[in-house]
Amino acid sequence: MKWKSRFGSNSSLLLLNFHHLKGDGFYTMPDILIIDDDPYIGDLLQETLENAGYGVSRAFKGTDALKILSKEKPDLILLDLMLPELSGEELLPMIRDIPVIVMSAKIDVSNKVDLLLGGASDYITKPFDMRELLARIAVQLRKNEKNELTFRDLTLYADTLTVKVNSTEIRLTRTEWAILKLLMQDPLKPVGKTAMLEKISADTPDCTERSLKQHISNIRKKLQSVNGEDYIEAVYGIGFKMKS
Amino acid sequence: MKWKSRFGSNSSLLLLNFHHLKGDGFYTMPDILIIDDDPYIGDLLQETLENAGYGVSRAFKGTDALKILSKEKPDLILLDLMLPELSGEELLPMIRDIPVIVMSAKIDVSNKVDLLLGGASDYITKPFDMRELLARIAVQLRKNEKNELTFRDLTLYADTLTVKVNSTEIRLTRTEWAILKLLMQDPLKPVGKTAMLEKISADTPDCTERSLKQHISNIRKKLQSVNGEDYIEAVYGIGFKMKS
DNA sequence: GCTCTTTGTGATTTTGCTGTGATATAATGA
DNA sequence: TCATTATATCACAGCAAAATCACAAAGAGC
Repeated sequence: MKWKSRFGSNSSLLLLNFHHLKGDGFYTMPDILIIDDDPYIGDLLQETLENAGYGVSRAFKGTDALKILSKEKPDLILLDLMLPELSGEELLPMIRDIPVIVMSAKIDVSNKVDLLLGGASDYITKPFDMRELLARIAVQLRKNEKNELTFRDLTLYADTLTVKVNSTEIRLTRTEWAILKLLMQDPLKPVGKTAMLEKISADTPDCTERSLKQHISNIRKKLQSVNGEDYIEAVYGIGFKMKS
Repeated sequence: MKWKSRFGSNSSLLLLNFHHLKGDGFYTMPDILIIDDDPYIGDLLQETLENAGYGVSRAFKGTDALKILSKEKPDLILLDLMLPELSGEELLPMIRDIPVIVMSAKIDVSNKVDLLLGGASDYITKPFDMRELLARIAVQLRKNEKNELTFRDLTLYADTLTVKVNSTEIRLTRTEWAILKLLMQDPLKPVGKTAMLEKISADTPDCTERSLKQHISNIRKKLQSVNGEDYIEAVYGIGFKMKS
């Protein structure tokens, strides 16, 4: 049975985290990392989140956050943009596979787009209502648990092997899904063909560079069948990336 | 529902993008070389940087710095301009491929421009707030890790083979990118045509002096398509350099 | 058995990259 | 000044990479 500890707290508080019993094991509430240099707001957030049952850890500087993340993996990150030493914008692209909700005082439209493209899952402008924050946290955690991956108007579902394009669902084959997942995990960076082959070789051992292209073409065709848009871009001599 | 493992497990190391990954996978914090003849300021800097987790080495004279640089390659250099024997201004053009942040008591505007054109990545005027310095260090290290190269309003990206001109992104071919990188690495110095050919010969073995000119022309055209400006200057009989 | 889906491969078309000849423009030096 | 040489651009051709079509082999489900 897996057993977890809250980071930054002593063991006497542990039991508070374990009120959700499921199956024959302990179900643990998600952990949230707050990255904010303002101690007042941070305390407020921590109290709210702990009252809601989440495990909470704190970082006040970007470098602290990196240190924590090198040791522990929270289920969600609340990231303030204004940070000393290493700003939130710089920190954001370093975080992978963890949903990040960006909190900032002023986010204009282009900034929002940049953030979402840069890897943020959601954003919320300060000051905000705590209930709204809790709702957004729940949404992100739910997506994470269901292994959903979103980029622009595409949402990839793990359990059904499908993508939603503008609320129309498309069925993918196992390899198509694996490839699209690789591309959507890092929408900005192109993924090399050999790198792709390695990563999906577990499922498809004899997939060659030749057949990979065919799969890409098939994915394109399926996505284009909805609104005619091409979501995949070739980087000559390198590989593929999502169109941004 | 997701079952998660113990929080303290180190599996999360995989999930972060450690751009500082060196050698065979050990994560090391960046090394910074401090070049300053003032022992008091130097000590203060060293303490601050080591507290922030960086590795630090010191040089008190320009000649010392050269000796150190011939043996080891730091990830960033903090350079004081007022140095005995070999001044910072003289030292600066000798440093290649390492971001340099210049620290100086008085930098007027023209001086700032000269420094940046001459190869400094950033400058900071003494006295300065340590947090500001740490922030600027983080910015430079991050750019270095991501293989970004900036000159005026151009930013060159390695992974996508693109340049950003005033926030509009332009795609380059492999050779165009290699050439522009050579030019932007030290924008003041003209690069000879034969020297260019040698350095990009790995990618393009049969690129001749004749075709090199064509590539230059193509780069110019692509850059001009944004704002009509010509960023490349020909030095008669020598080669090319960036327009400053 | 049959059908449908998935997946890899050959063949072909399309696209983009790169080098070269021809020609025009600009710089240098006597 | 003119002659010479270097530089700039156009247009095009050869080639390599990418995209698509059509089809066959291998499984899955009935």
